[in-house]
Amino acid sequence: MNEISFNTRDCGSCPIRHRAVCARCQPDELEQLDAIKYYRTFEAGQPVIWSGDPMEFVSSVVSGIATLSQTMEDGRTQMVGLLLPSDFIGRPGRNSAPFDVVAVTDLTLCCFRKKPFEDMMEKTPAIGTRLLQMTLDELDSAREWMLVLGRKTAREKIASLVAILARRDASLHMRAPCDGMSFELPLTREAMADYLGLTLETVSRQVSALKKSRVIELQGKRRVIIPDLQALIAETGDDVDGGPIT
Amino acid sequence: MNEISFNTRDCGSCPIRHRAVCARCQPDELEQLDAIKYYRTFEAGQPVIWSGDPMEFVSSVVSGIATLSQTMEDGRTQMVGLLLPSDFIGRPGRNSAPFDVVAVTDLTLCCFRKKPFEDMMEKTPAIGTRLLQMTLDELDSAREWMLVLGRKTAREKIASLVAILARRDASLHMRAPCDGMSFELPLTREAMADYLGLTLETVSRQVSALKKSRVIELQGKRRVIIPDLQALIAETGDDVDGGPIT
DNA sequence: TATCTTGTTTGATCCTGATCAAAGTTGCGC
DNA sequence: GCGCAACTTTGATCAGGATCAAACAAGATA
Repeated sequence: MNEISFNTRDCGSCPIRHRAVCARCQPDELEQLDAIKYYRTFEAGQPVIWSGDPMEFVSSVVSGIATLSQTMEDGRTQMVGLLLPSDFIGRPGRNSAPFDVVAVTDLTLCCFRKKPFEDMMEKTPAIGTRLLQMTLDELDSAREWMLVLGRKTAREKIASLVAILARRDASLHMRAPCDGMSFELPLTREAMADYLGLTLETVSRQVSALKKSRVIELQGKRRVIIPDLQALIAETGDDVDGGPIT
Repeated sequence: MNEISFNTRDCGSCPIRHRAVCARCQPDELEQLDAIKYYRTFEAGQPVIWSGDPMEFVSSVVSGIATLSQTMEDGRTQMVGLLLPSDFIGRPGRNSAPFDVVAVTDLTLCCFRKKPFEDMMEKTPAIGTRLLQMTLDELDSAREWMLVLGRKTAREKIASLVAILARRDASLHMRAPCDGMSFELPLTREAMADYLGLTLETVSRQVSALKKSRVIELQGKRRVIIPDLQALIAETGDDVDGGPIT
């Protein structure tokens, strides 16, 4: 397990980034911090929390991947969030979970009891500022995702998802996505379908179609190679120059 | 025009709610606040800002309705936000607009120049806290919207939109939605289509279908009457007890 | 009143992605 | 190795919503 502490230089996964806390906090605040945080691990497939459950902690993903999703009474489900390391779960001021959280790979969370976390936020404005930035980023990506769900074709949806995962994977390794890059799909076909508002059969067909068109290559079922990034982006239907805006 | 000031009791539309500011700010901060804020008005249909444009202000809706949307190169557009009075536009720390903002009715914004606003946020943590709450609320509703876009049928989408608008309209009048309530649809059929990821023809057909099933009544094209709220909610496909969670 | 514009409804047809069904793959425990 | 479970692919058919087209309604303008 990835042992992480606020006192070390390389804390990259907590809502409170090392810089934000250590540059401003008093030492006793850091001690208090250690007292109220703890780790929880989950196996792939395990639920972290169900929608409606009381939520007595907030947390951030240390390692692994979790999904945020909603399920209708008849079983239709829509993923509404993909939580990668450093993403935040929970919400100060809220007592129950609004969505289901499920571990899709083995997962480690760094948790904070809610009340002390809120107290700490009050004392350390930098935490709130950081949390605001993260939430605004999530809101922006949720809104881009809405375009995918509402207006893109199945093929464009798959290309968009591959492009998003490629970007995330690249940034995890601190570099830009590039031609020839490869990465592991962290999601099953069914999870991809839940992400994109499709059925798993359609996902499978469109993945095959993109492979046939040489937009992507596959090693096994899960490893994707992107021979030509521009070609992939063209398939997403997005503006070619649609880079992230400051 | 709805003249509003931070010094009055009934400021309900600024990112900084009366309570949050007046309980904590020093008088000189309030004066500075007045110095950096100004109003802008737009006519129905006018653009407020285009995606990618430099954005030198943040603002909140005083009166009227605006939409946040994304358009693909071939013209497909998806609404990603519906901005009603008291909603916030813009983002501290960002220099250009990520989405198009368009006035759908006559619109008044209360604007703040970005730099002074950010300075003020730094000095007045309550503003950041308030903004965080608002952003988290928006993120939650964006995620519920994603379920609508990804998994609901056209009929369920229309019912969901009507239910959402009914809720918003009711809360504007400080009361709960109830049987027999009526309100004006603020959106054209085309805007409803852009909201829901449908075509305007499908919207028209499904509105007619809901009317025929007596789930809604119409006075003219725009005024909706909800004879039986439970029946409407049943048509959305949502859990009947799916009220907002604390 | 006649005309134009904008928004809406309705109809006919088509096509994308869903559904139902079956077979193929891969990994794992024994 | 074999059998089993989970995941994936592929095929055939269906249906919901898109598309194309035309008519309708209501306000604004002259």
